[in-house]
Amino acid sequence: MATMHDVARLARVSVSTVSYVLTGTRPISEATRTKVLAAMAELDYQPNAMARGLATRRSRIVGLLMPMDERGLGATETAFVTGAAAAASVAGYHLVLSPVGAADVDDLRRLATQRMLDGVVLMEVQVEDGRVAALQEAGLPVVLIGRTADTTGLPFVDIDFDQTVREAVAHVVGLGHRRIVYVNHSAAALAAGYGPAVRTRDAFFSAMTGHGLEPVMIPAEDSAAGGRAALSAAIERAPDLTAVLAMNENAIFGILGELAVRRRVVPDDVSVVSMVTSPQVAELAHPALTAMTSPGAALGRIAVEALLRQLDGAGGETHQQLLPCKLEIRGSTCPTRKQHELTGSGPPGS
Amino acid sequence: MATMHDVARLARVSVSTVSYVLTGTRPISEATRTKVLAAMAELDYQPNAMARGLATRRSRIVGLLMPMDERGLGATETAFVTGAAAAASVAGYHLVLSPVGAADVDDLRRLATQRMLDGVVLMEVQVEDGRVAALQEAGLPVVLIGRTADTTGLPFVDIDFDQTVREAVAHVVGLGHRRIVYVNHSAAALAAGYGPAVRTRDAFFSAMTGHGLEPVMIPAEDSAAGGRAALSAAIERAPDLTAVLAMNENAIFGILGELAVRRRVVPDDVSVVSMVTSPQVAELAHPALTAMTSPGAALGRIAVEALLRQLDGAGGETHQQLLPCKLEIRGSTCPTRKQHELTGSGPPGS
DNA sequence: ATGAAAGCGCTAACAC
DNA sequence: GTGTTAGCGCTTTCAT
Repeated sequence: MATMHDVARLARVSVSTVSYVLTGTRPISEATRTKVLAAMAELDYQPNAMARGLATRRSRIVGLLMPMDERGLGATETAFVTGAAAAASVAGYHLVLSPVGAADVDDLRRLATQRMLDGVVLMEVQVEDGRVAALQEAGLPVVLIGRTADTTGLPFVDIDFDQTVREAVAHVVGLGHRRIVYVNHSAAALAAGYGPAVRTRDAFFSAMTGHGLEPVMIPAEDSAAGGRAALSAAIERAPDLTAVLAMNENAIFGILGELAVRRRVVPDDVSVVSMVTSPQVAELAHPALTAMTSPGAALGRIAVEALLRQLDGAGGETHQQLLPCKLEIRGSTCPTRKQHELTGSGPPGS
Repeated sequence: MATMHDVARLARVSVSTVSYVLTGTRPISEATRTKVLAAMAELDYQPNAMARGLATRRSRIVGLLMPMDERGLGATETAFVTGAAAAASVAGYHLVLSPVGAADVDDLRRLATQRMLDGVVLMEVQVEDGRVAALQEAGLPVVLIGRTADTTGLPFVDIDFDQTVREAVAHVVGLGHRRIVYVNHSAAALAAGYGPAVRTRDAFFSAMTGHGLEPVMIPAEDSAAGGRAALSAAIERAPDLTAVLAMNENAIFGILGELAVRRRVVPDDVSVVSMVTSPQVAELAHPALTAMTSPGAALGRIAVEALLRQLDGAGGETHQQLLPCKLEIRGSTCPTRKQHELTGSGPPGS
């Protein structure tokens, strides 16, 4: 492995000259620059990342911190990861994946003080999240995917859950539905203050109330079985329901299965909207799901870009951004029967 | 940020002594050890990872290299990633995620010579994969998830596709099925020499031939639409098919949808087996899918562990391991009608 | 059992 | 425009 000394010797210049053509932090004559470049090519030289990191106190590594307790990531979280990795790679940064749950604050503190990471993106943020304080104490720049209750001075990117829920509710209300149930994440997630769960809950209550309707929310475990149970509970609480909104990526398939078992046809008997979903997942169901499509990889990308901007000194304002989900109407929603009669349009799917 | 010097001064010992209590590479008297430990605690000392990396020429970072071209990762690949991240974390290593496709050999070469990575795990390996040679030239230890055509001296962990296909075929043949179609990955994946695609193809041909049956394979794009198209093609080639095996995680939902449209009931009319699938995904379908359950996170974990063992000198034999998928019978397969008559058991689902 | 000091490969003053 | 050199914070000989 060639070092900078080797390059300098071969090009008959000093090491600092080599360093400067590399970093471009001071003018170099065209003649020597080419000499040096030639020597580098000749020796297949690549600067040693550790040495550079030690000297500059910048590793060019950023962390992506997320809990990996449960049964792996959903499609949405996976998209965050791939988006973040791609963005880091494009900028010449490395992205390390660190499983750091909200409980492992000590691990995090250790990680932060190792000075291996220039900054971190924190995923699966909870409304009260000790990790944020730990990172700030360590002086490690951070951008959140999600957000805490108090976001003053904290850069974050998040899904606009308020808009998402509002549009989803407006969509089904516009189709004539009145009896609408929202299947949220689990009670445990709600209790832990998991952002998407609590924010959609609040947004659902306010949206429904705004339409003069009664909000009915059912929490569900994140699995097909959880969805089944939730639908049963939903029908118990609102036997006349005609629309279900579901946040829970896996649960929604359980909901569909249970509806089938109960001989309720989607969308004729019950309309279903999947919230914060990737198009691919929406297409897996039959009929394909009307869904609020999540910004997916964009969220991860934007978070990393904001972090890198912060690292590169800019010192501009703290990046705070809410990304909307986009309503994509597919086959799982349709007007209520009553609505049909009013508008005179024929019943769907027949 | 406290350095080793600070600790040494506070403990009234030399820096080397501090270093030795840290690394344990030479005996230290109990008295000084406690003094040093106390000083470390007092100062909240954490060794600087870059400095240590430069001095030892070991970064304690391993890379997870995977292409991220297409529309993100499937559930199976995601499990590899989380398994790898967890294993690395447990061993005190960091895991960097690098999007390096089979095409980006130059990027890879650059990455490898930066000396930032102690070793790498290579995912989505193709039968002929230039990345392997590039890594070996760079002298970077590597473990494959998947394998190339020639694996001599190459450590790898892979799914035992032969066993997987054989068991799946045996399962449906045992249920009386004779007309069996295999829906593989896309024609492009096959042409590119994507391991899972070519190996299952070969295994399917040999398994079917072994049973005296005609192998019918249909490639499919990795999407619900791809699955629909594949099933249509399948029915055209084998109108009398009674069983479908599908490799393609997303396509399988398209297959189910198309079967529903054609009024072919699963499993009564057509049995369906999902190959190399996670239990969660299998549970999403209705009825839940009989599946060959993939080793998932275990694969990622084992790959990282093998890599770390290789780094820690051991110099033992090269780790080569094939992990089986496990047949989990759910609701999407059942005996053929003819088989029913023979065994006298009642028709299912009625 | 402990200390002193020479690197590890690079960057960035500080000279000229 | 270029060279010299002192670190960056650690590990690891070589002494004692």
